[in-house]
Amino acid sequence: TCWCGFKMTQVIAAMETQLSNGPTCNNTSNGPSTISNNCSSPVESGSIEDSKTNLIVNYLPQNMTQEELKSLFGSIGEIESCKLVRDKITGQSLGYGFVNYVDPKDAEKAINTLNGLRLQTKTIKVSYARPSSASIRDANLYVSGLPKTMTQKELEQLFSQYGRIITSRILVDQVTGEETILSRGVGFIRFDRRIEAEEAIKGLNCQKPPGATEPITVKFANNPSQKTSQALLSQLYQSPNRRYPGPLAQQAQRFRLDNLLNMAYGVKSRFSPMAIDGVTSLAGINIPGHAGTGWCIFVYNLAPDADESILWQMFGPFGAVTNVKVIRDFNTSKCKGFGFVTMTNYDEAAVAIASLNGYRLGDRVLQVSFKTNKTHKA
DNA sequence: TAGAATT
Repeated sequence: TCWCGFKMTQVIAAMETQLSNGPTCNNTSNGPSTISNNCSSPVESGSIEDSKTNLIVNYLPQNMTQEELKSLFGSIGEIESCKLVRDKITGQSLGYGFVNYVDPKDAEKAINTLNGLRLQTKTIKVSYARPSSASIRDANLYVSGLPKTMTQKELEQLFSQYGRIITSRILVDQVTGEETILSRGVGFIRFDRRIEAEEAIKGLNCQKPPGATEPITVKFANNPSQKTSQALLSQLYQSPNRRYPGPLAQQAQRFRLDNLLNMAYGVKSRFSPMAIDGVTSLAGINIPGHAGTGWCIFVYNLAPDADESILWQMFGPFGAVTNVKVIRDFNTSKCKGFGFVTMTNYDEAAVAIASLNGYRLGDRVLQVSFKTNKTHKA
């Protein structure tokens, strides 16, 4: 199994960064080998009414559904519409979507609170959507032959003379620890408009950047390769220690999923013949927290001002979260001290519980467990 | 020498 050597303190350290600093613009965890920027996309002047309410959400986890997207962003305010963009043929998520709020204030709040949120292996980006038009399509360039010493900033400086850069990225070899990032000498530049990209090709393809010994190649990028369901599965379930980048722990607690599954239900793993879809096929066994649509987790000792966003921030990094709910007093709207989180996969829920139970949030120590029948219904 | 940024 690949579920060995899981470093618990690493998870907590990474999470604390997120909780204390709030959402950031750091996208380094989107893919094992990339660095990228996170240029916001300011609203274009004189555009349609949606310009202050419509958001584009990038770097979504591959398995996140439109309903989960709506659930996440609906925790901010009323949503007018929500769309996850999918491949027309396979139906696979393309990893981005749109959320249009009723109130521009909620759109702004969503950018402030959800941009930079870590969900599984991704750090989502939330920004205003530009008005859809043909001129902004096919504006992405693939650049190769870059000097290995060239930084992302230098790359942007080189290309910015041709137009407004929406995103830039230099691919890097896998990061070991927090240092030593080695450029692969290739990257991407997305311009605001296709004509800008065309001009950049004319001006920079086969040219040597300042100080470089070799010319670079600049061309339109191909579409991202489709992944097979097999590859998606392995991305989801392999190498868990890659999923929580952060400082290496000196005294790492070790967590073994198989042990926990064995202790709990006597099953070897989610792929055991006994467990077609996790452990739900274990007929006749009363399984705590299992609500049919996922695993309901009880979170106790939340502060009165706790909101849904804190639950997304805490549980999102551990796997697929489909819903969060803070239980509030009807009159005061203050949190009554507890809430619920629904996670799709048992193993991810188990890791989240093992990691977050006893976690100190502010001056409170959380109690986190599978929801039992005697507690409040979600 | 390959990322899921325009519904």
